[in-house]
Amino acid sequence: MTTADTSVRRQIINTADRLFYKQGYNLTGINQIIEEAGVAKASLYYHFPSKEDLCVAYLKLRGEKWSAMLAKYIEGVSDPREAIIKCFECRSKYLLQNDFSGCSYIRIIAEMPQRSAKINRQAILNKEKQRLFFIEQVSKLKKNSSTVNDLANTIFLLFDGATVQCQVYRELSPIENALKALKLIL
Amino acid sequence: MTTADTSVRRQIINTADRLFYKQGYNLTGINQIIEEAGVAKASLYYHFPSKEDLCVAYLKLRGEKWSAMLAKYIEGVSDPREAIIKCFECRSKYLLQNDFSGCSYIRIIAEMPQRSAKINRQAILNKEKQRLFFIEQVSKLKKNSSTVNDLANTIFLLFDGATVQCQVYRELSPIENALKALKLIL
DNA sequence: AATAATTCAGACAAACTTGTCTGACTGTTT
DNA sequence: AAACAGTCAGACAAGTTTGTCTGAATTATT
Repeated sequence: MTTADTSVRRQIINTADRLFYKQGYNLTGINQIIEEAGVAKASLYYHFPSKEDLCVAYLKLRGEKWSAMLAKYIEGVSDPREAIIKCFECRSKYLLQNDFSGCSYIRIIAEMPQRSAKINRQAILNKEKQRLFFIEQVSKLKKNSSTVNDLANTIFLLFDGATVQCQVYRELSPIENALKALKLIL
Repeated sequence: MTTADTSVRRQIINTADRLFYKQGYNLTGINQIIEEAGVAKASLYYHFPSKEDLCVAYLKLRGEKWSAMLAKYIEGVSDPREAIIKCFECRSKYLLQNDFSGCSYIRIIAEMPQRSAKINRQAILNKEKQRLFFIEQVSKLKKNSSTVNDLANTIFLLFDGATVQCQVYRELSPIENALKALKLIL
């Protein structure tokens, strides 16, 4: 029996999620997490062997939150063109809700150049899931050609470019720029 | 008389530049900088009142280095289309030379969500200089229309998207993807 | 020659970092 | 009844962080 989903565990991961995303991984200490989560230090290390493992859980949770938000946002949308555009609009909403904190996967990698293998794996896993979404939508759009991947990758570049620029400028205009570009190339 | 450009000062800023970019700002301590620079701690604080000021100088230097590298790369190129493509190829070379450390301005902002005003100003200044380059090139391309900014912004999104994806994946394929997209939209 | 600016080595402060450990206290399962 | 899983508070270790300060030595300027 491993890692029971107790309320203490949930409290820890939720607090870590909030603080890592808002303040950054390196600027968030274990002590702050346990204090704000209202749990004992031994409880944290009971559930997560190290801060690194907590980070992996954080990335996983962020990925699930994004997927859930996106799924809800494109619920019932059958037109792939519209789904892609809605994905960008969803990003806009996400950034507004999260104080323009950008993409958690990109940020973790920006913060930790040494890159523990575990963290690296999870971050890239999450990013590949994003790419897959665009590939699926573009596939529906044009079943034939070999340009599916190319178009999906272009959209993916616009997506990440817009996300980081919104983070830097603390405004949504880069997503609007991306939407303009999208409407031209789709 | 302010901030004479002594060799000690240069040694400090060069070492800080190297370490901040390679290891990240938060993971690089003052002590490591003075040790590797071979200077006394008092000398560092003589030239830079705080780590924050050193960070601003670092961003400025990074901006100058990139501008110089780009200028040399597109020397003698008159075709704006070619200049833009060369800019992306230059980025590719830059990332290879710098161990895929991404964009220093984006990274600093990713690392410091609280954002000191000084650092924020310098980072955005540098990014606006990048945008201006694309605007200038696109202006040469199409003098007439009101779509100059839109096209430049699209290219800028591809540029940042490719830069961060290269950082995440530690490979150059995102830039190749961007180049494919560029050749279609230019 | 006298004054200024610059640099040195390193101690020190006060705070923070991750992680371990003690010892006790619940509740549940066997 | 015994064992186990989970949680608690907090001390502790060993190290790091930024920044200040002392006091002396070197270099440059006037």
